[in-house]
Amino acid sequence: MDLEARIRRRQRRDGEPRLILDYEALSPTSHVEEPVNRGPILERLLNYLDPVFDGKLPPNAYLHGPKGSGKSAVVTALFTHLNRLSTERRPVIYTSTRVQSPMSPVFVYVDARRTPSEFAFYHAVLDALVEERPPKSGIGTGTLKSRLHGVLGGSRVGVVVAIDHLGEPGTLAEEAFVDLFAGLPSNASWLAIGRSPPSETVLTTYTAESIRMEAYQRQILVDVLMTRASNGIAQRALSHGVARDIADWADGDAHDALAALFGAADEATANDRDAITSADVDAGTEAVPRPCISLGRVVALPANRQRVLRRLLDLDVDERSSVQAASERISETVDLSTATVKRILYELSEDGITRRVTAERVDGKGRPPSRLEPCFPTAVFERLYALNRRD
DNA sequence: GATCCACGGGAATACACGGATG
DNA sequence: CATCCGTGTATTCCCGTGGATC
Repeated sequence: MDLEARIRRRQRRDGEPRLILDYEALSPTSHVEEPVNRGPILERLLNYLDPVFDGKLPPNAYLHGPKGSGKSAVVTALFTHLNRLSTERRPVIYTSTRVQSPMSPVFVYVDARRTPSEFAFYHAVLDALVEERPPKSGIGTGTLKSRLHGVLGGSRVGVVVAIDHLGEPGTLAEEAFVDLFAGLPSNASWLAIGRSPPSETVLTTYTAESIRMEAYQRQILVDVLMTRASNGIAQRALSHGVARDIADWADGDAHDALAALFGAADEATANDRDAITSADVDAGTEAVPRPCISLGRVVALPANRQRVLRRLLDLDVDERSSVQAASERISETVDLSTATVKRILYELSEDGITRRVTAERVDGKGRPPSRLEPCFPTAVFERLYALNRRD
């Protein structure tokens, strides 16, 4: 963080002692520029990317590892730096090389969560490559694709596309993306990122390398928490011991750990404390269901879905005890019909955003209803939702 | 006028249960 | 006893429509 940001944060305090300085810095959906303690994995990725430094494209690759192991964090940081570096050194290369000036490829990071359709995917890649933003509608998928061909085909400089969160529910399937790439010019490589190892066919047909990441070790996760805390909350508000408790609870999952820390900090603030206590941690972990899906999936949902989810959290137990009842209540405060809310609720649970728990038979008639339970960090979602002031 | 995508709405299907039937 | 049937819900599936954008 730069000095100006530090000063601005102090200014915001308005004389009030404030525990939380920057929600964004704590959020499990944001990543830091310098990943903490990731030397070995960065080396492996740089080995894979090595051809880049000779002006060549690396082969396709597949990075996989459990949720919260830092896959997105590492790749976004790496790509940001690589792009920065290659633009900086371009003039130098021109003067220092022989026949052909090795130009670096462009590094594009695409989140599959935000590109659920073929159109959206091509749009995202093209958008990263050209100055002017391509139109979001009124233009066919085929047109978009041929423009992409035009841009890539006419350039010696290739592109490396990292496609993150591959294979998650609600996104295009692994094979679908492989097909999309098959339609691109040959100077495009991909780095796929997903939880599970690549399928055998994808690996053998398209991938030269499969790179595995392991979950965070306890001590490193503590470091991650302390680093985030130093950016996001007041000094000394997070003790080492408390951070260790959170790390133990999270069991190597940085996403869950950060979500719990976020919730704990929020709870401490609500109670007017200037440091996070273990009671706050209890409240923080309480608001992180386990298993917990990535908050990134929730905030990538269309606005109306998020609105429905937000309302769902406001319902009390018996209003939430059936999809029917919940739909009726929610449609009162959201500008959608009951039928649509119901369909959305079913779709959300189908995608694992919520979980349906069927009631054990009580009143006899018909198929028993299901209660809806959130599978994402509720406190963090509520806070971020409020900050964005969607309504 | 073209295009994408979220919405609406409803039809089709699945499920739970109790009672009837063979 | 095993199976089928009717009733009432829950859940899934599908597709046309319209808003937004260019």
